Amino acid sequence: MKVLFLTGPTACGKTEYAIRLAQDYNGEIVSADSMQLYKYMDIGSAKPTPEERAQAKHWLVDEIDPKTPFNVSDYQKTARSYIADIAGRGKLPIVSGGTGLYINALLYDMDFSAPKGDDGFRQRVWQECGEDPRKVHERLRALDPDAAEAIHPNNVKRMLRAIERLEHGEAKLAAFTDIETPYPDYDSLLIGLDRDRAELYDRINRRVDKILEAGLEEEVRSLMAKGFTSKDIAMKGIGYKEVIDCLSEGRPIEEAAELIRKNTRHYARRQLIWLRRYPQMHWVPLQGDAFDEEAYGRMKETIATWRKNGR
RNA sequence: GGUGGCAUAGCCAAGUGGUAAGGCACGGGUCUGCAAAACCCUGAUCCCCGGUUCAAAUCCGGGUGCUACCU
Repeated sequence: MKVLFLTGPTACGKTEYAIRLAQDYNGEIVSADSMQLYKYMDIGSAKPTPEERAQAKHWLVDEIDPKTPFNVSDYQKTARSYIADIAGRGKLPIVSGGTGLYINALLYDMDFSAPKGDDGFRQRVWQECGEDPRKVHERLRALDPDAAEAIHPNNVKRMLRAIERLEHGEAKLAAFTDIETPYPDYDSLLIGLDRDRAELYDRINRRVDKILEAGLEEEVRSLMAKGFTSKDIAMKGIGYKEVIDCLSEGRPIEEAAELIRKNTRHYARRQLIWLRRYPQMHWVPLQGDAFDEEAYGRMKETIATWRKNGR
């Protein structure tokens, strides 16, 4: 089945173009955004508005309760079933979002059958190692020297996950060549929206202002009232973590604003770096705040060529 | 006009004679179960000129700029 992927860094305009594509190609949108899929996080995650969602059917937006965290594996399973369903109804599935790992999970035949994360287990290992990254690394090396070689000794999170898998039965961590194997059911087209870096950063700044004006602080307070703390996923997104810190430390919200801008810029840069590695990416540079009809026209040409060919 | 202080990377900043810490930003990168996460990599010869010395960002003299206080 044909699956269209639309991606790009945060604040580049994905929502707008995805909706237009859905309208023009009789499509439905499956989000690939690790924050927008949660409920209650509307303003800070820049979810498509109700009006926007009325213009095109969106899946995996506002669906999951932040109390029951969702991971790549869950995402892969859920998104694949939506995609199959959409295609089964004769419509075009349009995956739109900027969470690179989630896109990988759909694009490639990635295997998430390994035992899932067990926080307690990792905590225990971390303590057994005296919370010393070097000891964790040694323990990993004893189990699988190649894995120890591949993971940086400071990256505690990754080392613990590797140890977890190895101590739960895997003799050796796979070399993960599956990201070279496209998921066989899909004939996918990857389109990446891009903008001049300065323009992107300017859009980010403006978006942060807009989000704050729209009531991010209120949203965070209401999440707090629902019992969410900084340990919950709902408070770990950019925008949420900065505001909750300011609130709990009694610092002015302007300080949070500056941090949100910075963290969003960093995020956008990392997204761009991630996306660069797709050799099959069709980059479409966008310009200006208005809908870029010219760029959209080029996008349509790319899609037309893709639709003509097979499957 | 006088007196004192300061002048080190885009920003903050350590270093008081032995050949430039650190932080932030910017840029680059890794990526298989919280990914809006976690982690990694990258930059200067120290305002200018002259002097002392084997050796100066560090001492001396002169300039320039900023700053504080005074008149």
